[in-house]
Amino acid sequence: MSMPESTLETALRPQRDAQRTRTAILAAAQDAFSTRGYTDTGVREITAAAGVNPALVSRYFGSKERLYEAALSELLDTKQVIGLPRESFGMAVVDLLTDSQRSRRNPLPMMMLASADPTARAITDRLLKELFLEPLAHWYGQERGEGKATCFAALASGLTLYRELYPLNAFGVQMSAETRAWLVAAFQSLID
Amino acid sequence: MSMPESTLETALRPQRDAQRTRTAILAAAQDAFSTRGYTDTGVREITAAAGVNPALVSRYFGSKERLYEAALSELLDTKQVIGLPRESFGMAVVDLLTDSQRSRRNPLPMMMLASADPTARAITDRLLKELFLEPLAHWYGQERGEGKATCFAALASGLTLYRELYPLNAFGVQMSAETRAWLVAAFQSLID
DNA sequence: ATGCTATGTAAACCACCGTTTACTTAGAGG
DNA sequence: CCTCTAAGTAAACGGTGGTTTACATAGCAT
Repeated sequence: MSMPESTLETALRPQRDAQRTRTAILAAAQDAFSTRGYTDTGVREITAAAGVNPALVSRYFGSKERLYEAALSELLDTKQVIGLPRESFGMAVVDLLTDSQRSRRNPLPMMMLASADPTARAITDRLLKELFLEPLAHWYGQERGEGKATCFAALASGLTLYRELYPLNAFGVQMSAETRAWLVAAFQSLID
Repeated sequence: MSMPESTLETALRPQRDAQRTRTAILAAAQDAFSTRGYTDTGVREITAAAGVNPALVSRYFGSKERLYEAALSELLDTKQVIGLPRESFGMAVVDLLTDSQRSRRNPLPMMMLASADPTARAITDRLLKELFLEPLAHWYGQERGEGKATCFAALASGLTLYRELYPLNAFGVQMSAETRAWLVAAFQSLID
């Protein structure tokens, strides 16, 4: 964590580095879980993308479930939402959610694609509450913060679902001004 | 379809009835796919609930995927939404989506729990557009109907996701008046 | 240099699942 | 009554996937 990257050190890098291997597996898992989903991605695919042996998932994370837990934990973060200005909150949120750059390592598709598996869903449920809904509810304010955070999550999830997973035209790259305006107003009305 | 049910006919009913068996499998599949999801329910569970042999899924539906297609097709229906009064549309939709009676055989959880499987998602995508979004867009009106229908689906899916699959307090049985009001206003604003 | 330990690998294990095959049997038609 | 077809069943097949086990080796410490 204190080591900077450089081509010189890359050359001198030891072939065996537990931390680096663990990080590589975690990053590959985040990519795969966000795009193909928890159930549909096997540990063999993840470790192949990381360039290591499948058995290392058990060694470094204990199980595929715990790997999913670590992968989602690192991505679930309210800072991007909480840092937004309240007066133009709706627009900022829609901009954030429709930013085409942030398609990979996105916790929202990751969560929804994991909903089918019972144990992954239980993990998602716990982390979503602890790491996202509770901080967001506190940010909204002590008055009805929980309800507002839940409405936020519902609309954000629905938008992501039909934008990333079921690519619908109306939520695609050429979203109409009216559609965007409705989304902006809906998110903004959670503040006012 | 013209045969009424009676205890007398039940007694005289032949032990082998292809139509009845097919219907029993379909009903069991709708129950299971709506609650546990496409990936997590095996054909053995479905046929066990229907009281028949697993091989009959292949006989009557061709494959598990086609069974899913038949199960979802029968449930996807815009009539419940399209029949609603436009002036109180928001309230009627929220009442419909938060009706605790309609938990089983619900196409929305069924769709979301199937999103993880690639082929099931492709089927869902097609049926959603053909049987729901296009009729709903037409009902909304030729002006921006597609965008409105997509927003409707997004909010309805988000609400169902955090009400049925991840039971969150704010969307549960004791939903606050403010939360409900926000949902009602959001749905209603798609009409006005 | 030489053990020793952490790191990594290959291969097997074991359970599950969708589907197919071979076989049995109920029940209508002659 | 007999036969033939549709309906149903039992069991196996082939593939997959997470995990474990046994083994190899890189790299640090002595």
